[in-house]
This record gives sequence, structure tokens and C-alpha cells, in this order.
Amino acid sequence: MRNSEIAQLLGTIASLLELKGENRFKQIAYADAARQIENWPIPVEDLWKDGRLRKIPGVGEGIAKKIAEYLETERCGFLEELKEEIPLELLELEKVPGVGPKLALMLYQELGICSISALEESVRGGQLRSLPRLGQKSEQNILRGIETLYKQSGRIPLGVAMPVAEGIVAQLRNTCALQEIQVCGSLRRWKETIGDLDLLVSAMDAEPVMKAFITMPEVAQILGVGPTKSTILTSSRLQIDLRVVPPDSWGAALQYFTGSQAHNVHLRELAIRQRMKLNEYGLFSMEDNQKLAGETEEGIYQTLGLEWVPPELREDQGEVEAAQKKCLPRLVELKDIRGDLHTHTEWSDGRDSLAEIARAAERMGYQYLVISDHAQALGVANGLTWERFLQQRSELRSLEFGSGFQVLWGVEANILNEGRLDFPLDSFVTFDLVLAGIHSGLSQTRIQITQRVARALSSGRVDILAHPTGRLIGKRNPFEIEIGEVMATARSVGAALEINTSPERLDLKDIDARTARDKFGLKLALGTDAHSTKSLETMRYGVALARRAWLEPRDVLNTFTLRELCDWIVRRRAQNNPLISR
DNA sequence: GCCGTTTTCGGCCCGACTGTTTTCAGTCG
Repeated sequence: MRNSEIAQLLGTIASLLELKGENRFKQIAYADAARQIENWPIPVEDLWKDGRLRKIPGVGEGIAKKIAEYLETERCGFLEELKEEIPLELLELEKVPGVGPKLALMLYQELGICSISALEESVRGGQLRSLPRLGQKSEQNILRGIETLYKQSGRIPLGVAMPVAEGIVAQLRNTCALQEIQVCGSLRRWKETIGDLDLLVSAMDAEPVMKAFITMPEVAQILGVGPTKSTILTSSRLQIDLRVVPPDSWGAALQYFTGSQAHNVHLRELAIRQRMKLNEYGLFSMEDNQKLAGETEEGIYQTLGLEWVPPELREDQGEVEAAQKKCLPRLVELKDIRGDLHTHTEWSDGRDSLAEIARAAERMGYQYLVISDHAQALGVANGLTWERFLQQRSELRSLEFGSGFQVLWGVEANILNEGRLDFPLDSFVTFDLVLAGIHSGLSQTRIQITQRVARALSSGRVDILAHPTGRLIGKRNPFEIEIGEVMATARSVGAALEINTSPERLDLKDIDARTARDKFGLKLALGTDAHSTKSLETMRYGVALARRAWLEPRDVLNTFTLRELCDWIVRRRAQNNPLISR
């Protein structure tokens, strides 16, 4: 799938057009198309072959031609021409916070600057002051921006940001008088990583809230303070924006600050078409400027003729159209989850005992828990031999639980070279549930890894493919794998794909999980991959990811009752080997 | 360059904050 590559091409064109000072709307058109394609679930090559490129919103005659040219010839003449005029390096300059397209272009034209190091040099040399409207404060701003850029390790994983946000919300709620406080932005949409943290407060008087905010012990630097909006940097270099609005604008502000930008733009366009205007203070009539909604988010959506859209869906990926037709999905919720399908104990590399993790799952109100310790080929994780697995089963059978709870005896097998597994294939039917995943040979070629996984799945012995792409967010790229091919194989043997809910992994990612369901009709299995009882709580990140993938309860294996789950396993196994029955 | 529940032409989301300035352009989200 080359969607990202094509999105990047169009995005570069958009940026260069912006630098060049081209018609703003032309530039926006390229940026819109890029964003649509980045998140488009179907390979753009397929659409191109079928002559349906213009099915993508934002792709018209001109952009379709450029995509076609690129797919045919691996180059884009228009981009080449632009690069002749504007050096590509200028895009680097724009990454410095505080440097936008206008300044970047001026720096290049007036001072010949086209790299961050050259920028830093000329600021320190005082050359910047020769330019109009740039003084001492601007110099400081730019130096600070460069420093931020150097220190920034990129976006912050959801699993890191969420607990921090929850702590700060609790703190502010206790220290000052406010009516409501809510995390907004990409964190409320549960994106896998976030750029900064957006907090929204409703209060009659903003001043004490602002004061409490900028004097929190976490504050390392105050980047801006206004009467209704302030920005700080924590000592862990997390940027936090706080906005205070009056209570009667709460809903409008909540909607506005949750985004995404694309979703908001879509809503405001919808408003204009209905002779209304939407901003963070409310929804207004264009005729008499009368306020039509604003106290609640539901009111905003309703007045626009839409169903309320859950934050996880607000990416302008079809949710606005679905909300218009009142056919948004009934998204899976944490309370639908009846069990965890992937956990480890001290038998392999987990921290807690079988009994401890099982009792923790029981306390969470689950109906079942799958213990899935590593198998022998994963030596570093103390993988179990066949004999030790049998001993583990004895221990498991000796434990007693309440009548509504059961532990399933599973395994996380290793997909070895050529797609073999740790034990002879027939032995796997002994386990209640078989997960398998790749833990070695991560740098194999795309063809090798794809075939390896396809062979393992084709054995019919794997119920769930664990962490299908092997990525560690911000640390390790997914391995090269043709995920569409893997999904097709999974469908042919009725296997499910895991959504590994560990916030380090979140694998499959949202867009792939949506494809797995939409295009291949696959079931998804949420597994925390917990190596301690505490990590069982990461299920909420996986549920959020499933919601971002538009999944309904019936798409998620964990929503099944124990009976339904066992039936699914038996049916799946019988389909692949009619002789096997339990 | 895209697009249509007023339009195939004429629109295209909206506001806060900053800096250097006397009224606003640039940046950001």
C-alpha cells in the first residue's frame, strides 16, 4: 500500500505552494487531498487501476492526474518544477516553532538561509534584526523554538500522556473553583500519540484558574499567558494548553478543542451551508447572529442535523456523512469486554503468578482470562517447553474461582523461519487458545515475513495472530509485512488478528483494524499482553483503538460470552481440520 | 484545485496570542 507515500507527495506540494505564496486555496486543496489519502483504507493504486481516483474526497481532475502520473512514472513533473523554484530544505525551517511559511521564505530570500543550523548562526550573529518586524523577542523566540525542536523526541505515546493528563486534571479540580474540566484534543480522541495536551475549563472567572495553572509544580516554562488561554511546558517537556470559557459556551468549546481540525472544518462548512456560523463560543444564525446552541456538545451536533459523534471517530473519515444519515456505528465499549485474550505469568517472563493475575482479572469483572505464556523458542522470555506447559496446566486446573469466571489455557507461540511453530503442529489442539506471533528475524524482507506469517496461519493451528506488525511506538518500526495478504490468509482459515492493547504497541493500528473488518470481515481480538496484573488495565487503550477503527461489539472477540468464544474456537478449528473436535 | 439542498462560477473555517506596531500580519491550533 503506497497511500502514505502519495500523501507525502501531495503534502510536499502543498507546503511548497504555501512557501511560494501561491493561491491559498490551491495549497489547501493539496493538503486536504493528502490528509484524505493518508487515512484512506483502500490502496490508492487499486482505485487508480479501476479509474476511480476521484472517489476520494478532495481529489479532482488535477490531483488525480498527478497521482496517476506518479504511479505510472514514479515521478511528478509539477513537484519537480516547484523544487526548482523553492529548495526543499526550506520545509525544514518551518519545523521550528514560530517559523511559518512567510518567515521561512523571507529568511531564504533575504539572507540565503535554508537550514536550521544556518538560522541559528544568523540569529546569534544578529543578522535577523536587519529584517522588518523582527526584534529581540523574535530572536529569543526562534532560539527557543530551535531548542525545543532539538530536544523533542517527537510525539508522546498515548499511554504516557493519559496518566499525566489525568493527574493534572485532578490537581486543577482540587486547587481552584471551576465548573468543568476536560481533556480535549487528540488525547480525547485517543490518538496513539499526541503532540501536546489540551485542557478545557469552564468557569465564570478565568483568572484564578489561569493562576493555578501556571503555578503548578510541573511547570518549567510559561510560553504564553492571556486572559482566556495559556500555554506552559512541563519539566518533562510536555506542552499543555489551557483554555477557559464561560459555562454557556462549554459544549461549543468542547467540540472545537477536541477536533480534529479536519472534522471541525467539515462541520463549519456544513454550518455555512445551513446559514449558520460555528466557533468555540457557539453555533449562531447568520441572519441575526442569534445563538442556536453552545451549552452542550450534543446540542451543536443536533442543531447541525447530526447525531452526536464519539470523539474517537472525529477524523473526517466518513463520520460526518454517517452522522447525517443517523447511521453511526454502535461502537464497542469497555463494559462490553468480557475477558482478556493475551497475558503472561511468571511461568515465562511475567511478573506475577498464575493465581495472582487470574484473581486480578476476576476482580475486574471478567468472565474469562486467557493465559498465554511464551513457548520454548523464545529463550530470552523463558519460553516454556512442552513438559512445563503440561505442568502449568496442572497448576491451572488446581485453582478455584467463582462460578462466573474461567481461565483458558493458551500459548503465545513463535512464528519461526519458514512459518514453523515451536511444537509439532498437532500438539497445538491441546491448548484452549493458540496465539502466535513473530519475535525474531524482524529484519527479514517483506516477502519473507509475509510468507512466514501466511504459512503459520495456513497451518490452521493459529487462532489469533499476535501483534501483527511488531511495531513499538516511537521505538521500532513495524516489520516489513504485506498486511493485506496476511488478512486474506487469516480470512481463509477464520483466524482473528490481535489488537495488542499495550500502549507501547497498539498493534494492529486503527486504520489497519478498520480494513481488517471492512474489507476482510475479520474478527479482532483485544489482548493486553500483560506481564503483570497492573497491565491488565491497558485494555482501555485497546478499546479506544477499536472504537477509532469503527468496530462494534460483534467485531471484537472479547465481547463474546465464554460459551460463544469456545464455540468460535471449535468452529474455526473444525473448519480447518474436520477431524479435530474437542 | 475542489466543489454544489441557493452556485458549473465564485466561493473556500475561525479565533487567540505575539511582536512590533499605531492597525495588523504571522503563527498556531
